Amino acid sequence: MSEKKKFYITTAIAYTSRKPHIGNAYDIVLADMIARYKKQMGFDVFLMTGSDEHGQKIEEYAKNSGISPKEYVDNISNEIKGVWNSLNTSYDKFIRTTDEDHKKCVQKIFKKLYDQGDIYKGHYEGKYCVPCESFFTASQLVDGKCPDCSREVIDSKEEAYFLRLSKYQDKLLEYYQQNPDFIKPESRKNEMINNFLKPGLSDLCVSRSSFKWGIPVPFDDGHVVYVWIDALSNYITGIGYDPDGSSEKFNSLWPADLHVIGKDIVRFHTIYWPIILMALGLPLPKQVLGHPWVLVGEDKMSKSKGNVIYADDLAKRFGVDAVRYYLLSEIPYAQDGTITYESFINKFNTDLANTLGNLVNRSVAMTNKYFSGKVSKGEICEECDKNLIKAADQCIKDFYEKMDSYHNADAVESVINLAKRCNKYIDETTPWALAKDEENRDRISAVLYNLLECIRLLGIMLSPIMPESCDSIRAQLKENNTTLKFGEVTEYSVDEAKPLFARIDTEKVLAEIAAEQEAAKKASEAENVATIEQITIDDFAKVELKAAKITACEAVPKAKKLLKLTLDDGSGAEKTVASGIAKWYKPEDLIGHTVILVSNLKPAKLCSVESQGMILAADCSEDDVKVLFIDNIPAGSKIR
RNA sequence: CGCGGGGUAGAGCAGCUGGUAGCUCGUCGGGCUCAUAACCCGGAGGUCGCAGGUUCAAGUCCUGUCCCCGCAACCA
Repeated sequence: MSEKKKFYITTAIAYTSRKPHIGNAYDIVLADMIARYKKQMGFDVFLMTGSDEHGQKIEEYAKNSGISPKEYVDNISNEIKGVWNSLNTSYDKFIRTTDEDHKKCVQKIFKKLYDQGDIYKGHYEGKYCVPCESFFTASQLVDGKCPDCSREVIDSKEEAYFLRLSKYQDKLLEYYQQNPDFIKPESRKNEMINNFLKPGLSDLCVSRSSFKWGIPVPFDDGHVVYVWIDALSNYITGIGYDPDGSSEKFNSLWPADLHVIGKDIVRFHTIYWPIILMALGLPLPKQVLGHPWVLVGEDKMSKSKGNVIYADDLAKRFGVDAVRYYLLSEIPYAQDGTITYESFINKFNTDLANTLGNLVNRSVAMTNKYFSGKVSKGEICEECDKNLIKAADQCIKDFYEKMDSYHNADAVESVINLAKRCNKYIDETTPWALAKDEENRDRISAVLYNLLECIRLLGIMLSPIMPESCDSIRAQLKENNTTLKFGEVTEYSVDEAKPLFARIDTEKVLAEIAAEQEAAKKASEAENVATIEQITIDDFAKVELKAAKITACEAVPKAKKLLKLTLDDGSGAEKTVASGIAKWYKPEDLIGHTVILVSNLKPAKLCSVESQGMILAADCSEDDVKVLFIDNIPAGSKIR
């Protein structure tokens, strides 16, 4: 019965190909923070997240793991939930695109759009690489060949369904203009307009027949709904949309107030999704926030680089709030942020333990020590009192402003600055010195009150970011008033002081982590060794190895890693081989040496060089490769 | 000329519409002892990649140039 204003917020649904890393988790943490903040602001918030579970990749992964796609996505989806839960995210619904009601609804949506002519059956025309089973557009081809395997492609047509985008293009542009805040940050909007809308939209292929793991097109066997309509629709199916009559919940929640997504999928959410909605006759979401990425050091996280950091691991080690704090304070609004264990610990120690935690601890401890926990509002008599209160007022103002525009890192910064200001205030007022004289009791009480009141405010402001720790602050203050204004509470009767964040021994913990990583790496290597397939002598016999002398060598233009070698393998004809060793060898280092050539390797084109074999080299360590020289062997000798 | 992002104190970064170069960490010195070896104060450290240009005035605008990093391509 509440008259509260609703706020419907969503995250991108996570793809269930593998366990989400901390970059994936940023999405939900950010959305959760916004949701909590909006709740504080009096909104009736509904936060939805979920998992995107269809597609070819999952079909393949499942097959490789020897389980059904459904089993596969059940596992990963649970894992995703586990990570989300470990981050204390307060989602109201977790939708899975394999949910029955979602699937049914997507089929209805597809049918409706088809019936009204927004989806039509056409042909997916393009270049097809048979071995790769993939379509490419002419522009994707490399020298007219498959960009993946460099083999010949054929002209091919495949039946498919298309969504008419062009029809809605002008309407969409108009929406952009009338809703200048639709896409955040601003720069992303310009990208969309310049790169996609202005050149003109071509119709979008919304079905596939090359794989099975998807929602079947209801009226055409052999086709499944491709990701766009399937995944994007979750935002409406999850709250009860139905073309034949939606639920009350849907009617009260839609349109979404905010879609929180990563910058890589801005296009889908600001072009395709609005057009789908327009075609369905539904209002468009009010805002789309495309946040940047979380990088590990300089790099994008990837399993093959072995630099993946998982949010739940971090939470287990350092606490949920530390992880949330890092993500929400360190990742900028519009630029990619970075995370390393070192920066994480550093941030934790300085901001959380030293500045905030210690402030709370010393203030509460003094209140107990000098006043058995009870202090009340007193005279504001000195300049430093006024300055402190001024700083608190200003901080609150900044906080609202920054949070309302989703500049959470800036908001956090200003809150931490207030904590620093409080620490300074303690030094300015030196309560321990005042305590030596009974006359000063009122003054110390006033000072401590000022501090506790500021701490109360800090706790309120930080609670969307660190809910647990802020509960602890509230408990220590024994005060639940959440009005964000200095002086609202007039007296305190605090509890025992309990440290909020235990300082981390950086060296020790980093060493621990390094050791664990080393162990994990060894374990996975051992696993690899164990799983390497044995081959027969006949298999080996298929490989023709020859000694070959390098007669010429040059760098391949435009290629960073490639050297073009010309070899004499004794056959009389020259052999050209491209090799990715430019990082370790200069052309002149190689000329004249004899190497081992795999001479019957099928030729391939690399950066427009026809490579007719490969030469053997050893991976000596992670970043060191050595070519095997066999200069004492005559060129042309067969090796076996 | 494939596209894009950068080069500002030891490290990581701010510096919007041009007007005395800042922040965090680190470092050096001092203070304090309520507190989590914490907190507070102060110092050192930058010719803002390089070269030109516009201007009374440029990290900030223009031109050229070098270098780094993503993407694309590629480790046969």
